Amino acid sequence: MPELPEVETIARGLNSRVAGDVIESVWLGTKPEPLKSPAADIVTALESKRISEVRRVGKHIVFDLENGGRASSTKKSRVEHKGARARTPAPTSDKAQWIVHLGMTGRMLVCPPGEKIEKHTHAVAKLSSGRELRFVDPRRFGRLSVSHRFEAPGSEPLKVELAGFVNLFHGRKTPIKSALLNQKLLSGVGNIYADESLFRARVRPRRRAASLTRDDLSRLYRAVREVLEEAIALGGSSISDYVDSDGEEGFFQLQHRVYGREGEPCLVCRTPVKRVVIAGRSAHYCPKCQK
DNA sequence: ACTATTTCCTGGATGC
DNA sequence: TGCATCCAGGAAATAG
Repeated sequence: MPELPEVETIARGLNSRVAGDVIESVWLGTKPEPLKSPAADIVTALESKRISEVRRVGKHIVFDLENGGRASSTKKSRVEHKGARARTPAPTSDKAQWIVHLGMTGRMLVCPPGEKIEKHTHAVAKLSSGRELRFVDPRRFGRLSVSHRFEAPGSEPLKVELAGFVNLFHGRKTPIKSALLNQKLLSGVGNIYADESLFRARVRPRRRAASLTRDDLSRLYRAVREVLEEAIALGGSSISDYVDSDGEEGFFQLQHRVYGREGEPCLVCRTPVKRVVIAGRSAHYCPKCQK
C-alpha cells in the first residue's frame, strides 16, 4: 500500500533523521527472510557505512552509503583525489546502496535505544547515535537488498515528459489500469493513485491502453502528476494504519474521489461509484464521468 | 514479446 | 466468544 507519495514522505523523514549516522552492526531475521540479496551481502554492504542520503526511487527507499564509519576513511580520500578524473565512471556509482521495498505493510522505524522489539521485526541496523533502524513487516511482502547503482525499473512519473509518457502505452492491449500499475512502465504508481488519476482524467480503467487518444493520454499525464504532487504535499494517504517515519498520518485519503468509495455518490455527478476487479486488483470509477 | 493468472503472507472483517 | 473463510494487494513466478 505504500505508493510513491507515501514512500517519498517516508524517505524524506528518514533522510532528515538518519543521514550522517553510521550503521555499526546489522541483525537479520532468520526463517523465511524477506531478502532479495544474500544475507551476508547485506550485512557486509551495510556495516561500518555512513548513510549519506535517504531518497525514494519508484516505490523503493534507497539508503546511499559511503565508507566513513571506521578506519577506512584514509583509503577512501586517497582514491577520490587520485582517481577522480582518471576515467572511472563516477565515485558515487560504486558506493553501496541499501534498497528497501515496503511491500504492503512494511515500515522502517527509527527507534531510540531500548525500545521494545515489535512483532514481525525482520531487520535491525544499530546506528552509532545509539538509535536503531528497524524493518517491520507483518505480511512479508517487503524486500531488502543491496545494490551499487539502483535504478527504477520504469520511468519516474514526476520526471517523464509527455512524449515519453505517451510512448509507454503505445500498442499495449492491456487495460490502462494495469498499465499504470506496471512498474516497468511507470515506477511508483499503485492502486490508489492509478484509480484517482483515471478518475481525474475521465478515462475508464478497463480501456485498452492503446485505445487512448492523444487527448486522453495528455489528460492522464497531467492527472497522474497532479494526484501524486497533491498526495506528497499532504504526506500520503493513511489507510489501514499507514504512518510515516515520524509516526505522522498522511491526509490524502480525505481527497480520494473514487478509491474506497464504492457505492458512494460521485463527487461530480452523484452517480454511485463502481468497483470492479481488473487483473486481480480492485478498480474504482464513476461509470458516468469516465469514458 | 506480451498478457493474464497465480502465488506469497497475515491481520482484520465477516458470517455462522 | 470462537472458529472458519474471505479479502487486501506489490511484484515475482508461472502459464498461455
